[in-house]
Amino acid sequence: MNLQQLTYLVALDTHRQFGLAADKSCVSQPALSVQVQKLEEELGVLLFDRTQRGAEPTAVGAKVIAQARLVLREAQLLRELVHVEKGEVVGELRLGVIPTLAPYLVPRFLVGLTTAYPDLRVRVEELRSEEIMQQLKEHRLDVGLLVTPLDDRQLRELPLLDEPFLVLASETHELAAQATVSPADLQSPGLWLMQQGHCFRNQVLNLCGPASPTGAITYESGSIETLKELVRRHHGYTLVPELAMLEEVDNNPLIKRFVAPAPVREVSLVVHHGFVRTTLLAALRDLILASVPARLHAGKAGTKVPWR
Amino acid sequence: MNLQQLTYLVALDTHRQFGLAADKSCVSQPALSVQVQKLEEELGVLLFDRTQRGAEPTAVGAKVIAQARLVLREAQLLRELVHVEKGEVVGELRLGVIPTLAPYLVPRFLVGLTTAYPDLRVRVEELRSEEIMQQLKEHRLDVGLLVTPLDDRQLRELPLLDEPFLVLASETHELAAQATVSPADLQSPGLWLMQQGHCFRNQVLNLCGPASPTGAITYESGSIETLKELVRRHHGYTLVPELAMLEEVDNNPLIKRFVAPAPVREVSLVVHHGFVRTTLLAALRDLILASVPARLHAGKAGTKVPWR
DNA sequence: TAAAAATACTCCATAGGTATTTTAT
DNA sequence: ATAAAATACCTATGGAGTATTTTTA
Repeated sequence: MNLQQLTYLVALDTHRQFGLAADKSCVSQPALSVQVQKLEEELGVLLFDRTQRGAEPTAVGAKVIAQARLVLREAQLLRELVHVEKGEVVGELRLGVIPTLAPYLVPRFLVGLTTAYPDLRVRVEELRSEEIMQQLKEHRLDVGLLVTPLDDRQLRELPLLDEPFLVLASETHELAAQATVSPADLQSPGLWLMQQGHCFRNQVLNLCGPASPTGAITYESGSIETLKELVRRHHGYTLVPELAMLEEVDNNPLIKRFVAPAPVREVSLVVHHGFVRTTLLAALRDLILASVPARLHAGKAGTKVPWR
Repeated sequence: MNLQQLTYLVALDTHRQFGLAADKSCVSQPALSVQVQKLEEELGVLLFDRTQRGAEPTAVGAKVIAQARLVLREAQLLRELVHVEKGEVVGELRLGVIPTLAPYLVPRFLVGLTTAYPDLRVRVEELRSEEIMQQLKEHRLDVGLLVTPLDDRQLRELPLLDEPFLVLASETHELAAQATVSPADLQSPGLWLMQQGHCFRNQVLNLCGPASPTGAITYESGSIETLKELVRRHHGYTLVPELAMLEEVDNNPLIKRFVAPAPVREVSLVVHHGFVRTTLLAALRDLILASVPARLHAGKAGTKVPWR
């Protein structure tokens, strides 16, 4: 048994086909076949059932694969440990960001990150909160950037921002006349909402209070940008996070702040407890904090809105 | 990096000398030296400081070694997992037994164990409770056989026996006249004790109650056998666990049972939570239970005496 | 017949052995 | 001078490649 065989084993489990798994592992199909066979012979059990469609793990195989993933994870941690000790930031960073945050925050720090660490390969994925949490636990993501608190013992949160909610009203809407808004105003008809499944939608509903928003909701959007366009081109109003309006917030009279204490969403970096690349995590935190106005930094003021 | 290099790394950390570590690893000294060098080169850090006395891990080296042990442990668990799935009981079993239990219990089941599983190499070590607990956590032992409860979240206990305490009195001692004894009788002078550090000593003291035993204690023994000889050849009396007197208990009038509920010590098999060889553990339990009279099996009667 | 896995073979990287040198006390 | 580690060099194992055969739907 060696680590190479275990990586082949895991690759085969992932791709369920010898040829494909070999391709992804950058070796020939016979090379992978032979090593899997050798491992099966050494362990004395059949790990995969071979069919014409490809390979299917046996019952024992599935357990062995799961354990092999643990071995490889510990081995990877060893390598990362050395990088951390050497103060290096290299390798790959898989970052998951929620869709209501990604377009406004990621462009602010991504170039800075790759400039600071040219040997770091960064892969950003837009995913919803639940998916990010799941993939962090499965170690398919390294870091999540999402709204907290998550109340999950397996995950560690690093609060970064307390981002205020703002109201964006259309010129014709009754809220356009107000200088500020309060949660009670959200009973006003014409509120555009995000689609189900986005934490931002839940937060808006929580902010509205127990009564569901009044008025005929005819369209639920998949992005904040669509919400903004809806309000501009049609009637009604919507809630947006401040980062989505950062350039306009102080000179567009249709953007309303909430009266203090303003409702905010807590934005955090989230990692699995096994994450050891502390230098990278601290750098990421500092870059993000430096990329936004200090008034958004966590712990200033405001009322955190839960997202569930 | 490969598993072989990691085993060399760990061996070198254990023996702190290239030549010795190589011997223990059954390879030549250059073979081990070269592999450790290669690993250092691949990781890009010095793992050991070489001196004339041998090798000393660097700060980074110590962390890498600790992580290497984790990798190797997971790899070992993979192998054991396969054995478990195949229903095999092979490999090595490292069993730690406390000195007040070992001579009376181990001979009762050891031959049965090796007969039942000829491919199992059994290594029994006599150690005190604290050492067994420590080594179980360090994975230097697989199974402990000792007195419980341990109150340790990291360890799993499998209670086997509730072993009564007995009093062995010398012919000349006042207790020789009694048919049974009670804890209050332990205020009687002339009580021989085990040395400090043995859980049996603590249990006897706990049984005596808050008052320390009266009389001049002139000698503390390192074994139950010595206590028995002391009582036979000199005056005084002592407490012994029933297994130490199993053949005599019913026909030697100098052996006294306690009045019900008799004080007992709970004897358990103890493993680390990561222990997966359930077949072996169950077999061990059954062999031990079958090797002693059923009246000693756990859960019958008696009052458990804490050992701390 | 076609797609996927296994086999045959060749090559080369490398782990490990022995003999020897270097190093530090 | 001595003990320990490093180096040099050789051998053999075995991992990986290409070409080919086997297998089964």
